[in-house]
Amino acid sequence: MTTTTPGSAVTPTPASSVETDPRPAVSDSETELAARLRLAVLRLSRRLRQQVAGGVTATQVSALATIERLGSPTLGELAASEQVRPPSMTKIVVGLEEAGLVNRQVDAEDRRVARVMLNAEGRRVVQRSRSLRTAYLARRLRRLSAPERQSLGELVRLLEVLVEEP
Amino acid sequence: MTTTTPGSAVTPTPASSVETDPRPAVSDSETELAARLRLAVLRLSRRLRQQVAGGVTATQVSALATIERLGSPTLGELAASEQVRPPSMTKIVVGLEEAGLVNRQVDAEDRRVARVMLNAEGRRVVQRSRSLRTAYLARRLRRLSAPERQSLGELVRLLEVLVEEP
DNA sequence: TGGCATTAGTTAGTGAATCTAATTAGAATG
DNA sequence: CATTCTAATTAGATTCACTAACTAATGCCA
Repeated sequence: MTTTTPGSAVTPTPASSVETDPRPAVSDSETELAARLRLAVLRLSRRLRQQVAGGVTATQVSALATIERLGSPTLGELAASEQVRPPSMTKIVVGLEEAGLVNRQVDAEDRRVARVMLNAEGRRVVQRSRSLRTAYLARRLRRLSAPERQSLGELVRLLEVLVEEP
Repeated sequence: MTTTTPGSAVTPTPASSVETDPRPAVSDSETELAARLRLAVLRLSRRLRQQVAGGVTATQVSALATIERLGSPTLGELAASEQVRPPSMTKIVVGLEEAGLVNRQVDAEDRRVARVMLNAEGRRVVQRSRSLRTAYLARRLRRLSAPERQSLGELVRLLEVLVEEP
C-alpha cells in the first residue's frame, strides 16, 4: 500500500504487551489520569454508540464522516483511519452501500483497490448527523462553562494525537 | 433505586432524537469540534479495546476499575457508571466471577440487591493494568509535550463531565 | 394487613461490531 | 515469466450490548 494519499496510515498493528521502554517513569498522578482517561473514553464511546438516528449507527456515521473527510479513500485507508481491520471495514462499507449511502469504485490505476465515495444521500446523512437536534455531543457541549469550552479545542487535539499511530 | 451511593446514577436512557431545545445555537466551529471529538473518542475506544492483556478484555478491566473505585457497588450502580444496561453488566460480572476476579453478595438490607466486590486476584489485575508496561494510554501520554501534560487533568475532567448523565 | 405498584437483577434472544485465518486477484520485481 | 508482495474479500469465531419478559423483593396505601 502506498502512503501518498493525505491522511493515510498503515493498517493498525496489534499492540505489543511486552515491549521494553527506556523512558522515564510516569508519576502516579499521571498513571491515575491515564486510568481515568481510559474509563472516560470507553464510557463516552458507549454513550455515543447508543445514539442511533434514522437507522444509522454510530459506526456508520463515523465511517461516513471519515469518507467525507478523506475524500474517496481506499478501503484500506478508511480502515486504518477508523482504527479497524480491513475485513471489518469491508463489512461496514457493504452495509453503507446496501443502505444506499456510498458507492464503491475500482481504482483506475490499481485494480486491487476499492475507493469509497459518498453519494448524495450519504452526504445528507452526514450533514444531518451534525445538526443541533441530532448531534448528541453538540447538545452536551452547550452545557459546559465558558472556560471549559475554551479547553475544548485542546482536548480534541490531544485525543486526536493519542489516536495516531505510535 | 436510591441515589445515595457516591457516583451512582440512574440507568442510562435512550436518547431522544426529537427533543425541543430552546438554548442558543452552537457555533459552526463548535459543531466541528463536536464532530471531531466524536471521531476521536470512537477511534480511541477501538484502540483501547484492542489492548487485551492476560486474557482480560478492556471491558472487564473497565468494570474492575469501577468496582474498585465505587467500592462494592450494586449491579445497577455498576451498570449505570459504565454506561451499559443491567443485563449487559450481569453478563460482564458473571464473566469476572468465573474468572475468579470478583464475588457477588446479596445486600443485607435489600435482598434484591447484588453487591459486587473485588477479590485479591481482581485487585491484582487492576493494579497490573495500571503498570507502565501494560497501560497503553500511560505509555502514549509520555509522548505528550510538557504543556499538553499540564492540561491533562483538566481535559480528563472535561471528558468525565461529558460522560455524566444529563 | 393485603393488594398493588415499583424496583433490582436475571434470562432469553437478537443484532452490531470486530478479530483472525485463509483466499483471490492484481501489481511489482528480477 | 515466476515469484513475491499487496488490497480486499470471505469465512468463522468472539465480544459486546440491546430489548423484552420474567422473578423476587420492597414500598406504599387503603
